[in-house]
Amino acid sequence: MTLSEEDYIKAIYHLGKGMEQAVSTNSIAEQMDTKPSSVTDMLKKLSEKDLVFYKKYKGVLLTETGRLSALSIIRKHRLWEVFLVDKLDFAWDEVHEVAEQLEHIKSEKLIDKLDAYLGNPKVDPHGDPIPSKDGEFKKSVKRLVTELPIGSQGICVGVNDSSVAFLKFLDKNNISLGDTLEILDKEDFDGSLSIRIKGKEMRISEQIGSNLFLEVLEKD
Amino acid sequence: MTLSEEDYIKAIYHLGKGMEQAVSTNSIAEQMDTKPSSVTDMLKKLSEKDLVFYKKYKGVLLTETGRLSALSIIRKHRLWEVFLVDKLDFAWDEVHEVAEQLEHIKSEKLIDKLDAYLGNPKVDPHGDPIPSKDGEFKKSVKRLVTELPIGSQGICVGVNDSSVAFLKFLDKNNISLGDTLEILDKEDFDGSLSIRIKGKEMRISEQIGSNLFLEVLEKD
DNA sequence: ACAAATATTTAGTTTTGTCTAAAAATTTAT
DNA sequence: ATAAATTTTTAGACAAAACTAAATATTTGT
Repeated sequence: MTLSEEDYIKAIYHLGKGMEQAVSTNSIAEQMDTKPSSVTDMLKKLSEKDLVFYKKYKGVLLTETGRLSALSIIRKHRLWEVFLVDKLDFAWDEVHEVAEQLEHIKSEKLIDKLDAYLGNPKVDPHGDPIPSKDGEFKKSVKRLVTELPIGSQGICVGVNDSSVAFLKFLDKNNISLGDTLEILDKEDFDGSLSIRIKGKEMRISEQIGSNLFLEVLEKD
Repeated sequence: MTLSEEDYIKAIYHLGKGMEQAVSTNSIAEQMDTKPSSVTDMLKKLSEKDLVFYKKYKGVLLTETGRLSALSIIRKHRLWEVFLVDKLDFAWDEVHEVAEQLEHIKSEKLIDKLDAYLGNPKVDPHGDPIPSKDGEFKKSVKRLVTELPIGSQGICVGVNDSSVAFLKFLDKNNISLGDTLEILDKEDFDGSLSIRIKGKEMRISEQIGSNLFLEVLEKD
């Protein structure tokens, strides 16, 4: 697959939320910042290669081959994101552009070794799941820390209350979006929570927990 | 610069040994496995962009801008090679193809951080020097271990005597091409050498040392 | 149901990087 | 010094991936 074909397949995957919905020419054009006529041309080409089902005027769907290709690209993208954040110390919101380039590198051995080197991570720094080599993955959902059971583990992805006081608290305790957080215990008495973040254990109040969003894998 | 332009600049740099010699159209075509007519087209384009001096029928030379571009690409290529060998455990002879792809990734921040993460290496796993950010580097030369003074450090790049016995010795002592070797001491009495390799100190006979080639940076 | 609005495709160009075949310049050999 | 051999360039084409403008389908609103 060419670089451009890979970008189209990825866009179709994201717009169609996997393979659920047919995707319109215009939506692809908008997503990829290109013209609908260019999209039509490419859809014909992808259809030739059996990566998509394409019916004129009726939108496009990935074939199984196309779906697996998309997942392979997404896998690479997200593994590289983990590398950039965990190893090279990028911030979680700086990695996308570089990962967009790295995802196109072609070497199965490279990805296998990278995966192992990173400790076979299951989610990227945005909390999104990393498909396995054969295209399997769990969906992820966004939940407040307080809504989750003991033992849950997820990635900090957002705040409910962006007051200066709350953001200062996070900063002071060295908590950043993109960090992995595990819920160790809950105190019935006051609803306070014992957590592990960046390897360090600490206790947070219910109020803090109800303002912090975690992206967690759905237990299917 | 496009991917293709980068490949041409790199080829011209290698064929011209830096900026010493003018490079012929045919030699570029041969090196890049393409046709001379294609090369002529590209040379015009690179000349337009002031990356090369090009005189019809007279060959081509890099400009200073072109030279710095070439060194930037070579820097990226060699840093990625170090990453693949040191961190992902590739063998030194498996890395070239992947590094050819990775060298085209565009992100200054990525390369700066990768360089720091790898410990600012000065040579790649083939013993070739890694240019600094501003394009400076020392030349490297191939020498037998026994020809080098105490304190020398280099990369194992070849053997003089490829007898089964010698190769078995290397294997048994866990010495591979691509490893960094440092000469700690020399024994006047029997010419034996004390070395450090893969962090481990050991002693080798003069015979072993005179069969093992190291690539070392020229001191000047 | 039909006209208007919107979405999609077709047709014809453009750019980038390649190619082949032929022409022109340079180098080599006698 | 000049013919032959070699190298290099030019001219014209092609494929990929994009674009514009025009044509055609589909959907929407009354």
